[in-house]
Amino acid sequence: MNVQASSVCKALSRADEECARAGQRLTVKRKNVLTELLVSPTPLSAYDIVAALEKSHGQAVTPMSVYRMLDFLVDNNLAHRLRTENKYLACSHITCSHAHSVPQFLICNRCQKVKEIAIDSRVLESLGRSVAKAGYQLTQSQLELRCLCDECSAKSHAG
Amino acid sequence: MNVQASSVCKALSRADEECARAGQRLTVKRKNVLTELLVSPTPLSAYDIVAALEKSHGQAVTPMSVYRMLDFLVDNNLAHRLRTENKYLACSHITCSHAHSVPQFLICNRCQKVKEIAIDSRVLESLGRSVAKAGYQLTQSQLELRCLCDECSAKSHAG
DNA sequence: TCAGTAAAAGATATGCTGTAACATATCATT
DNA sequence: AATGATATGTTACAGCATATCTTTTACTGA
Repeated sequence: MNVQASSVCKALSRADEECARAGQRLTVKRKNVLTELLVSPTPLSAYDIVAALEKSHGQAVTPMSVYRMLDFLVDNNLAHRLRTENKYLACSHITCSHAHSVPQFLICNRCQKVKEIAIDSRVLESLGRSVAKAGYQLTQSQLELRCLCDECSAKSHAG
Repeated sequence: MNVQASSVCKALSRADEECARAGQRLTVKRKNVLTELLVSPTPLSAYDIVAALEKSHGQAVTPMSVYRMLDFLVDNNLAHRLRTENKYLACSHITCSHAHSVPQFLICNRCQKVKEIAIDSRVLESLGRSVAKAGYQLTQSQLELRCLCDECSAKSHAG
């Protein structure tokens, strides 16, 4: 078993525990969807997942079902939805014990890789103050930021 | 002519000038699309615009055409696309002379009204530094922030 | 003026994203 | 086994977006 497979296993068993604690059922199908997200290097659309499940399990799952399973995963903090991309990705912190704060996402424009981070709360507070100056109240701060990732940045300097 | 109509006219003639300067053609149809965006209190989807043009001009325009016109308007800084909403809105600064900086959008969760602002550059810089700490380079900072607007906030305190 | 050309718009088709509504299956408890 | 709750299957459809090909428009230069 390689490193990735091991970390996927760990994430899955952790997800099991979390669901059990919350009185939620991480069924086999839901787990399969989560697995696809965990093994994918980039976020997946619902239809990507339909195709991936077909390929890896020979299961013919409808988009409708996938959307429901994704809703479950998102509701239980096991996955996130990127609204600007119409894609989904596994939560990076399934295996962490600390409480989940609002995630922010750095999306590489070139390779589509996404990094989930927690931005310094002071930065978010000053963002909130900027918004307040405009007369609005910030109610949610899941940012999706377009970036160039470290690897792509290195490549473009080399090229 | 009421205040709104006057400001729409002003925006349209300004848009004309800008396009002329850039060697671009602001055709009647494109102007009609821009007008719909200018008069709408909230952002519109492409299909909303199809319906609006049908209603106000009796024109049967296909979604395909509307998307092309929207692309033109966005490319020429006359309109913006909200990626989280799949909607479009007129640029707030058509009538301003200053250079366009990257816009940020405050989207009211309750009434869907959107305010376009330019966030304090120091806040954006610190955001950029947070991103850099994660090894990424921020390449674009069009934020779409979920908020409660001033009016809705007042209402919810009253209610 | 008029042909040539490029940009714009029309027309048709198709694919992707997401939800509604209702039927069936599975599981836990009694 | 009967019940109720949750999960999944099925079908249909609404909304968002792009591909491709054709026709029209409007600018250019002889």
